[in-house]
Amino acid sequence: MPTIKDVAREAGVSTATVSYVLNQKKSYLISPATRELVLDAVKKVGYAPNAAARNLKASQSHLIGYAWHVAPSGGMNSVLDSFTYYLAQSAEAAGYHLLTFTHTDKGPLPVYEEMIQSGRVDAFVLSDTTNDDKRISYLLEMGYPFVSFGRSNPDWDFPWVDTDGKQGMEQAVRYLLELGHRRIAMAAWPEDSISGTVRADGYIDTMRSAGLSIPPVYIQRGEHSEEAGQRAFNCWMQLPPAERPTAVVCITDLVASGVMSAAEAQGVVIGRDLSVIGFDDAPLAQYIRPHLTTLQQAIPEITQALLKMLETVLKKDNSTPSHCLIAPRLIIRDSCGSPSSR
Amino acid sequence: MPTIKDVAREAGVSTATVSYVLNQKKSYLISPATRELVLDAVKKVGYAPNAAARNLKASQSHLIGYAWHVAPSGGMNSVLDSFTYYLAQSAEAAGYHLLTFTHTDKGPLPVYEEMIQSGRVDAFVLSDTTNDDKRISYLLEMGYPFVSFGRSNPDWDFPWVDTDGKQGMEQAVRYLLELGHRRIAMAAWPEDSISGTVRADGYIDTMRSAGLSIPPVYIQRGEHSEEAGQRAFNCWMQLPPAERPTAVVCITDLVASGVMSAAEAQGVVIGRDLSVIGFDDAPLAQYIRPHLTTLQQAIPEITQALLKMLETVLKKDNSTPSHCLIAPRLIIRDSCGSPSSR
DNA sequence: CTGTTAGCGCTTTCAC
DNA sequence: GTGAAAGCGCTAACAG
Repeated sequence: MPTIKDVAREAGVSTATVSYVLNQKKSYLISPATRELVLDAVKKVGYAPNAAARNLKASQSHLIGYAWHVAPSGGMNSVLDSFTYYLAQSAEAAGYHLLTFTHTDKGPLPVYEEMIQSGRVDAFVLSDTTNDDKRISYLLEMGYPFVSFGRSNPDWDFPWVDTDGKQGMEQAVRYLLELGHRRIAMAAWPEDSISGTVRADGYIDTMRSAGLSIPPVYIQRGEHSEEAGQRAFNCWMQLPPAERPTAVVCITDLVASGVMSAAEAQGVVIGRDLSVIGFDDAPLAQYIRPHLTTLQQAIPEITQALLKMLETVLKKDNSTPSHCLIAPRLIIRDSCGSPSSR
Repeated sequence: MPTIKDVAREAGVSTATVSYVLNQKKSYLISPATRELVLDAVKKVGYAPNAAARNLKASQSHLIGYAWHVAPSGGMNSVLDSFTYYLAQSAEAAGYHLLTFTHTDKGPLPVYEEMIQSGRVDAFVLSDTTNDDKRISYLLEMGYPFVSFGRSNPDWDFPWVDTDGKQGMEQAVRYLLELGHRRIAMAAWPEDSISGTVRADGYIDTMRSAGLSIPPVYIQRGEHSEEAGQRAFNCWMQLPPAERPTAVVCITDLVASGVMSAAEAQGVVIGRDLSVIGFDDAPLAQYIRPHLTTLQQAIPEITQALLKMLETVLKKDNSTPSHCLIAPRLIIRDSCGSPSSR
């Protein structure tokens, strides 16, 4: 591989001059003639600056670290998969590359520590954050730059971007209200989930401000699985017909899929007898029948916002707001209709 | 961040000595006492070697480049998503990290070129290879180290690992034969697809060696979509009942899902009237009803094999075989049964 | 306007 | 057994 010396020799100038024209610094000082000369030489020898040397000199790697999160069991993590892709893309647009790594069985921290100590990455992007997230407290303590896709403890001050789950649920419930529904239920997550709580709040608030009361049984909580959806539906089926929900918003497409399959098993027709809305717009949403109306997370916007935020963090610029909510889009497909006029 | 100098000062030795004990080189020359001294100092100051400096010195980055492939439309690339994760894991086990990047709109080559010229990565891993793959010819021409998940032109000599699609289809067809099926069809890919052809060969050969002839209409070709599966099924439905397939092997879970939904639309019960087998074990396979019997690609084994291969490539060790087929596993679920004794 | 040069943090040859 | 020092390729302060 050619080095800056080769270029300098070829162009008949010093390496400093080559560096100047290449880095656009002081370039107003460089005569156009020399400039040309250097650029030609660069092209001729096929030169590109060596990343390791630059990194050493500048003590930064132009690399952003991001840890993979595997789906608990058997796939279905479409949001994070596409997040990773768009994150790589946004990072590149900002002049960085993505270093993806995995957690060891000793938990996440050792890898972060190693990455920091060896200076492998300039910053981290986190996702799948929880309450009391160890990674966040660790990075905060180390003072190492990072941004997060997702929130954590409200009293921790760190930069994050998140899907506006509350606003999303508001969109969903409003849409159902417009279709004429009044008895709207929710298949939710356990109360300790941050985004679960936010989304549930959106549902609750929108119902309230529409003057609708929510019977406690209308909020069913469970994990991220089809079974959770099935259980929720079966629970509602125990109610007298006149009290059963005519529509349900779900914390996740997978849960929605569970609601739908349990409903169909009982002869309830989705879109006619029961309207269902999911969350995430997983591939699944397009493949189940009827196609699922859902809230699509705006991943490309999210990764862009994360990178913009990261750039200000790396500039130690504390003037800009350090969080940002991005509204999901309601994708209307075939799983909703007006309540059957029974 | 502490440097090797800090450690040296703390331990009261020279930086060379520190380097020796840390790199286990010449360590038989280092007295145990000094060794201890250094190790303690390392721990005390919290030292880890700086990656950029090491990279510069050794002119290698310990980074492996891998380009993301986005699914043509709306997700469903589960195999590659999980491939990327396991690749990162296998790379780490071998002392590397994964640098994931994306293609620009100018095609893949510019990024590869830039990565090579700047010495950002030591090698590449390719996936989703095609015939006359430009990336392969480029890397071959540049003499840059790479390994590939998937084959390409038979006359190109390069290291690859691939799922044994032929053997997989053989497993699938054999299984159907054992269940008593004789009229087995295939929803295949167009003839220009490499893995499509390999899998189709497995189907054809196994049928032949069972003494079964394949009516041309039994092989339906289409792209990677549900519609392709639906079209295939509808085509078979045009046949007189006694000539219709009682089982079908599909090139992909998604295509299988299309076959299943078209079948159900016509009142054909999957598992009873028609047996279906997919390929890939996408998340989808577990969520459609009935759960899809399918061939699961052995991704962790594949990424491990790729890395083992890459290590020998990087050692310029030409003695080891440069390709490797890994058998998929037949995951038996609920989409197959014995042919209905009509 | 351009060149000389020190030095980023590490490894390794060579000398003691 | 251990240390001094060169040098990987680049950038930027300083000199001219």
